[in-house]
Amino acid sequence: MSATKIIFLNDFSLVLSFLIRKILTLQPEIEYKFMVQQDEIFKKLISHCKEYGFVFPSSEIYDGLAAVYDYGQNGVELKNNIKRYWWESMTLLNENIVGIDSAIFMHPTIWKASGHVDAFNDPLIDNKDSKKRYRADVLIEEQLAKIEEKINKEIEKASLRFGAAFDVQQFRTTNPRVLENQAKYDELHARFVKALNDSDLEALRQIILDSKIVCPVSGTANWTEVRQFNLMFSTEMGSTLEGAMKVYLRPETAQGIFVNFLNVYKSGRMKIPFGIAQIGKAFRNEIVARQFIFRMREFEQMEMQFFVRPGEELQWFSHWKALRMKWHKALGLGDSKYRFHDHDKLAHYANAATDIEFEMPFGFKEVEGIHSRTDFDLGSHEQYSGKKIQYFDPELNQSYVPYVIETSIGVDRMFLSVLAGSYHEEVLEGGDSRVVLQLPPALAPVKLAVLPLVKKDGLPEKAREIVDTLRFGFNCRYDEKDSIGKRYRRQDAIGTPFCVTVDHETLNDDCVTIRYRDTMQQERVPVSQLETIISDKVSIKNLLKTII
RNA sequence: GCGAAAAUAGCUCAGUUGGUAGAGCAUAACCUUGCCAAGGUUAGGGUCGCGGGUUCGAGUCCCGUUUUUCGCUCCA
Repeated sequence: MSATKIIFLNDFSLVLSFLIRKILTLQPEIEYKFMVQQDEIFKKLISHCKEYGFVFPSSEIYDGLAAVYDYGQNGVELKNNIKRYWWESMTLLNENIVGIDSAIFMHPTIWKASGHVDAFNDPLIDNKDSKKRYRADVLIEEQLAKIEEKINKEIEKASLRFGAAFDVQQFRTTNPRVLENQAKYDELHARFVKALNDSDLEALRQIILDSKIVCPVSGTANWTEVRQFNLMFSTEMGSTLEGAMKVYLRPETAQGIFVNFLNVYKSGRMKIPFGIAQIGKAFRNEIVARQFIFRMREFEQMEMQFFVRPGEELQWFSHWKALRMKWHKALGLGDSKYRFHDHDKLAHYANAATDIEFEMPFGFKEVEGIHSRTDFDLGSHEQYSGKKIQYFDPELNQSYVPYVIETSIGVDRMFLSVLAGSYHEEVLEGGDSRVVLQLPPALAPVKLAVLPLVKKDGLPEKAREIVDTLRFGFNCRYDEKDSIGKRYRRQDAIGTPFCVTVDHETLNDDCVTIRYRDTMQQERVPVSQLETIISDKVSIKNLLKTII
């Protein structure tokens, strides 16, 4: 005791600094552990997806294809259910929303009008020393901004010196330092614009070298060539080489809706406000595609474009923002797992934008985007196509280009969020553990499994009989292999909400044991009631009723 | 695309200074038990990611390549 005291007194500062260090490092340590644990769960989830037929890496026997995945026997059911839940929430619950299914190939000019040809073409350059990559055009823009800043500083200094008598215009045209910088700026700017217009990558690189632009990290000008990264996939349409036309695989489904606006409006006798919904594949040549099915090169979108009167768009934006969140939360994965992320920096076409984010194992990530796209898209197509794309509003007695509210979900991200939110490892009484997918019953790939308690005495036949009466309504599984407990766990692993067990008594009283996935509780019910009990819980219709 | 690490059965992993590939789980069949996985017997499944090289001999050493993971870079 006294020895401790002496040490404490002698090395007080040492102990104090030790304590401070301990406190400082404690927080990151916890966070780190949390991240490792989350990381583990994500890995387990990916393994689980493969092991139980949800998601497989594409072309696996040929070593795989980066960032492309296939959906397996259970995955496709879950995915289809997600799509159905969305489709019906749009087309059944809203009499002013209709669906379409547009082609993946579209006229190339569409992507000029949408801005994708420009926005998806980034000239990139790497610094060989720091191994950092930059957008070449951004580097040059920054350099231009620097020169501009120099000029402004000169002007500021001079204005302080001369006071009220200061003439900016005169100063600009006479001061030698300003003139020199202005000349530099003009020359650089002209070369930059020309290089961009000509898509001259070598010229862009030369500008960077001539301007002595250095990497902010390494401070060197040891640059690679400028390379073009086209984020859109392209292919040739037309069977002969000469007659072929370069077409893109759509990078979003939205344009298929915009270019069909007139068709749907006229043929469907639609009245504003109205919406067009679409589910379909889209393709992006991501530079870095990672995180399992979160960012894939080929992915599926569920988009709805809602056309409104100009000036009313922000009202509708709030309307859809609230409604979309309700749709997500109705699945019951936990309200705290969702949040909005409002955009401060808006895309060139938008005047309001928000994301619905879900708490994935690797953090809160965007699942759905809701954007007020103004009249940018329809207006742009009007310009490029030369066709009048307007709506005649009988109430206002005038024509206008409608404004658009877009809701856009990545199906694969939604799929991942549902799986991540459903995946649980539970420790049971007695130390046993189980892995259970607590999928919303309406989305579960298999709705019920019918299990004979033993593989004899006519129980399998009775179980098959029950499957035969229920298979038209629900996806049923029959399983007689292994112990009953093991079969329950197998169903837990794929998220089957109900297991129905046939025992010897069933043959006499026509009752079965129904076992609930989440509580593992059992109940004895007549076979005749099964259909009602199950359909009540697994029907998408009932889920839809909770969001209107 | 850059840097680092990894790749052996469906999954998780062993595999000795280089000497002809194993286990557990999973899968299938049969027997047994029968309400919350892991009883018995048996079977199928791997040219050790791929291609070269060194060696009498390579899962093991060297080079290249592909894929994956992590960190950058990009992201409507």
